[in-house]
Amino acid sequence: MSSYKHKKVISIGTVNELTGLSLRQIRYYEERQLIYPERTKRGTRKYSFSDVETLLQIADKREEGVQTYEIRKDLQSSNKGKVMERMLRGQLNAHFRMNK
Amino acid sequence: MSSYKHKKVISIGTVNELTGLSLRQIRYYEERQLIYPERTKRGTRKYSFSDVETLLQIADKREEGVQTYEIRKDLQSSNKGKVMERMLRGQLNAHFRMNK
DNA sequence: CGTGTAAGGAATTCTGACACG
DNA sequence: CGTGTAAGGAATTCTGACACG
Repeated sequence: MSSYKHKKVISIGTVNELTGLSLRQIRYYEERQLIYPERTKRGTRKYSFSDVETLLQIADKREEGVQTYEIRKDLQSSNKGKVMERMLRGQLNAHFRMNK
Repeated sequence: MSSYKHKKVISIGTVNELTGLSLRQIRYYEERQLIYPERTKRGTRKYSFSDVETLLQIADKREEGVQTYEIRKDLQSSNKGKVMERMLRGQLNAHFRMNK
């Protein structure tokens, strides 16, 4: 769950190299609530590989002309999908355990 | 293979927080060839999660008083072990595919 | 709305070296 | 051998703002 993929350890300069997005863009997408980096005590942003993937998706959408507001909704619903899936899986597991 | 675990994206300050080792120690273990961070164009070191794990192992060994030279040998042989295992696995797979 | 840029300050990282032991 | 530290420079990151559109 709190695996390498979700650990916030990458600084914004590296995210820039990984995604090709400008620092300005990366910060702006945070302002628009598309991503949620963590902050070190001193205030520098730290991103996860998961954030990098999301940014790559955002870049694609933006190229298609989709606005950040729409992209946010998409990201949220796809996340909701994952949560639902996880919950269902949990239910199924419980079910089959009972019938064993 | 070139997964999140091995991607070199973590700066030394973050490695310090993750491992508790001082910057001096982290750099020194590189000098002694226990770890191999990459360098950005400008020269700052970048580490992978794998490097962080190795550093944690190094810290344990050092507490036991093991010298860096010994630790390096241990790390190399454990790596050799992994490579051998992988090669064997490949051979086994090939074997069973043939008998199918 | 989304992104570029110049501005000034604060923290980061780098290297080579001296120190202790 | 392994690690601390002070030293000076170079690059990073941050925020708030003006600009364009």
